[in-house]
Formats: sequence, C-alpha cells, structure tokens
Amino acid sequence: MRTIHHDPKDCHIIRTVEVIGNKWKPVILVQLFDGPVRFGKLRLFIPSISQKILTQQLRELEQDGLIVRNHYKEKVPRVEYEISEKGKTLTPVLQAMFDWGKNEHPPKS
Amino acid sequence: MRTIHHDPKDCHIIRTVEVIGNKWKPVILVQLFDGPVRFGKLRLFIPSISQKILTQQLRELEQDGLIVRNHYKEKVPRVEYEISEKGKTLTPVLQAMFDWGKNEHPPKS
DNA sequence: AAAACTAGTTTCCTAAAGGTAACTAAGCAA
DNA sequence: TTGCTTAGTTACCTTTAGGAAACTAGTTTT
Repeated sequence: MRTIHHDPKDCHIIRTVEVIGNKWKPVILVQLFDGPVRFGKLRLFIPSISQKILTQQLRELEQDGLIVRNHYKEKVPRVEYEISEKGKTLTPVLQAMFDWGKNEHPPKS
Repeated sequence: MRTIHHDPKDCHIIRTVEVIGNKWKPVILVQLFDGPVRFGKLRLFIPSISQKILTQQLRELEQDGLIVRNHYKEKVPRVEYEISEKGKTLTPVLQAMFDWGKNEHPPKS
C-alpha cells in the first residue's frame, strides 16, 4: 500500500478520506444502511448533531452520489434519505469502522 | 447498526472516527503497515503533509497506542515509527478505505 | 571552522468545521 | 387565527485543523 503521492489525489486513502473522513458522515451513512430514514428520525438517532450540520452533510453526501433524497409532497412535507448504489459500495469501510469501535476500541469502563 | 446514541461515546463509529477520522492519520498508518519507517522517509512518502503536522499526528497516534516510536541514539539521530499490535487491528478498516478509493472512487480522468 | 543532516520545535497565521439560536414556509388541526 | 409539525435556512460566532517559515541541537562530514 506504500507509495509516493506527488499529487495527493493519487493516494487512494486520501480520496476516501475526502469523501467520508469527517466527524459525521460515517455516522449518518450507517443509519441509512438499515433502510430509508426521514430527516426527523435522523435527528433522533443522532441527537448530538445539530440541525444545520445534519442538513449540510446530507447535501454533500447527495452531491457525492452516496445517498438519494426523496421528497414526498404529501399533506405534511416528508423527506426520506436512502443509500444509493454507490453508497452501498462503502459497506466494507463502514462495517470495518463499526466493528473496530465495538471490538478493539470500546468505551472506557 | 442503527441505534440511538444518548452519549456520543456509545456509538462505535464515533469512537473510531475520533481516533482515525482526520485528514492524515489513515495515510500515515497505511505507510507503516509495510514495515517500520523513519521520520524522513514519511516526509518523502507523503510530500503534501507539513513537518509540524506530521510530528503532531505521530505523537497522537503514539498516545492512542496505535504506533510505537523507536529512538535509536546512533551517530546521527534515527527515529523509526512502527505499527503497534493495537494498530494492526485497524488493518480491515484501512484496507477497506484503500480498496474503496482505488476501485469505487478513482481520480477523475 | 563551516556546512550539512536528522528530527524535530516554535511562532504566527489562515481556513475549515462545527455549533447556537432565531427565523421561514407550507399545510393542517383546534 | 393561533399554534403545531416538518424540514429546513440564515446569521453569527467559536473551535479545531492545518500550514509556512524560521529556529534548534547533536553529530558528522569536508
């Protein structure tokens, strides 16, 4: 895996980090792996994220083609986010991160 | 994988992100998976990182027990960094990130 | 004695990320 | 018509991350 990167974009790891290497995106994506979720439910599932940041991260994930936003214009506005086909290719990454946090780096006491 | 996290630390993904979810740590760790590397070599392998940030990230990785710093007091100072046993448990995470960047998110043109 | 090499540290600065709180718009319900 | 709900937006601010450049200290080569 060791190589010199003249252009940072030549590094596979750097490109991955640019897409999901921030505080919230992995958390959001994991929620969506179990099926589509509404905006309000995401706020419930991740209480420590602010509304502004949640919206912002969802927009970026949509722009990167990892999730799909479905706006149902019913009586009351309903917006559901679901993982895209490209998003599903991240399963091994997120599963490995989940497993590591669970098994190799559990909360202290 | 979906669960409500009252305390953010209860989320396995969040704990993982806190340790390796920044711009440089995954890149540094990947370099070390192929064997111990000297400070100067790391700078060559990752030309886009600044010296200050490289030192800082290495210190944090050492504090988190993911790497080991070996200072050989020879004629000319020689410092080698190597992956620790705990660091090796991150292999599935970093391998998945590497593979995703390579196969599912290649550089455009 | 001067210059170079290794592995840093220090200071100062900019940019990006994240957070709080208040506001919005459309529809519905009392 | 006042208020509730959903899914936001906006303005403002703080914190964190990252970077450039200069300096350091011990040794070694010329």
